[in-house]
Amino acid sequence: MLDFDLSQFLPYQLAVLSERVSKDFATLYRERFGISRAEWRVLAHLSQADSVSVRDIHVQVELDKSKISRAASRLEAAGYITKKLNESDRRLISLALTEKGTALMEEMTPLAREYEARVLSRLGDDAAAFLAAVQKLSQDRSVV
Amino acid sequence: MLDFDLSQFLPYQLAVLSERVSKDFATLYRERFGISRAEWRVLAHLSQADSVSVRDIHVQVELDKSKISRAASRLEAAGYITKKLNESDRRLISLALTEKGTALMEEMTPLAREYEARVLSRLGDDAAAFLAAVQKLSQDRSVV
DNA sequence: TTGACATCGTTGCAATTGCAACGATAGGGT
DNA sequence: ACCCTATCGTTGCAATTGCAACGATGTCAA
Repeated sequence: MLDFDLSQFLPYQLAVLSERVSKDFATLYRERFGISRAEWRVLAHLSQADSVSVRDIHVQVELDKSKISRAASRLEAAGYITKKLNESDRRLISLALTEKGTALMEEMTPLAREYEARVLSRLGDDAAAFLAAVQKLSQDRSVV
Repeated sequence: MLDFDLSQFLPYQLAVLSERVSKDFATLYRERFGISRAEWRVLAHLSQADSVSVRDIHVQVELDKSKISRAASRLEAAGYITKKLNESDRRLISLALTEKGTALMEEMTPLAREYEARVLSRLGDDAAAFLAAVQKLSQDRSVV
C-alpha cells in the first residue's frame, strides 16, 4: 500500500465537493427552469454587467468558448438574451439579458442565495475562513 | 442590474477553482503518463485499498459508474490493474493494482504531493481551516 | 423453494463535449 | 497602403459522456 492518503488530497476533495454542490444546485434550476449548467453560468455573468462578450466569460470561468457560444445561442433562441455586434470591435459580440432574462434571474437569484446559505450554515464559524481561502486561490491564476 | 454578486457566490467559486485545479493537475499526469482524469481517480482509489469495486468508487466520488467501468477497462488493457470476480458476491468485481500499476502510482504520488503543497502554500495560515472546511462539507452528504 | 425485488457492472445510443480549423476583424510595424 | 500576426466567435467532427436498459447475481419474505 502506498503512503498516500486520497481523502486528505486537496485537488481530489475539491473536485468531489465541487461536483456534488454543482450537480445538486444544477438540479434545482434545471427542474424548475430547464436551464443547463453552462446556461446558468452565462446568465449569472450577464446579471453582473450590462454587456459581456463570449471572451469575457471564457477568461473568467473554466468553460470552453464553444460551450459558451452554444449556451448563448440556446439562451438567445429561448428569448433570455440578445446577441449583437460590438461596434467598437466587430470581432466581439455583446451578450445582454432581455427583459425575460432579467425576470428569470430575479426568480433564480433567491434560489441561489438560499442554497448557498444552506451550505455555508454547515460550516458555522469556518465559513468566513473558507470563503476567504477559496477567493484567495481563485484570484491567483499563477498557482493553479 | 440584479443584486447578486457572482464573485461571492460559493458554488460558482468552488466550481471555477476546482475545475482550474483539476485541469491543471490533470495536464501533469496526462502529459507524463497518458492517464485521464477518470483513470487517475480510479488509480488513486486503488492505492488506498487492496481491493475495490466499481461501486465503492462510485459512491465516494461523483463519477458515473459507466465512466468508472470504462476507465477501469482501459487501465486493465494497459496492464495497470486487474479485474476479477468477487467470489463472496459475484455481482461485484475486485479492482486491484498490478505491479506495474503500483509502480506507476509510486511515480505519480510525489507529483501529487508536490502539486498540493504548491497550492496549499499559497493559503498560508488559512490552509488548515480550508482543508478542515472542505472535509467537513465533503463528509456531510445531507447538505450538498 | 420460489418469486418479487434490489443491486452490480456493462453496454447501446443519443447528446454533449473539447479541440482544431475557419472566416472575419483588429493591430501593429514597415 | 500593405503584410504579418493575433484575437474573436462559430462550427465540423471525433471522442467522451450520461442515462437508461440489460443480464447476472443476490436478498428476503411468503
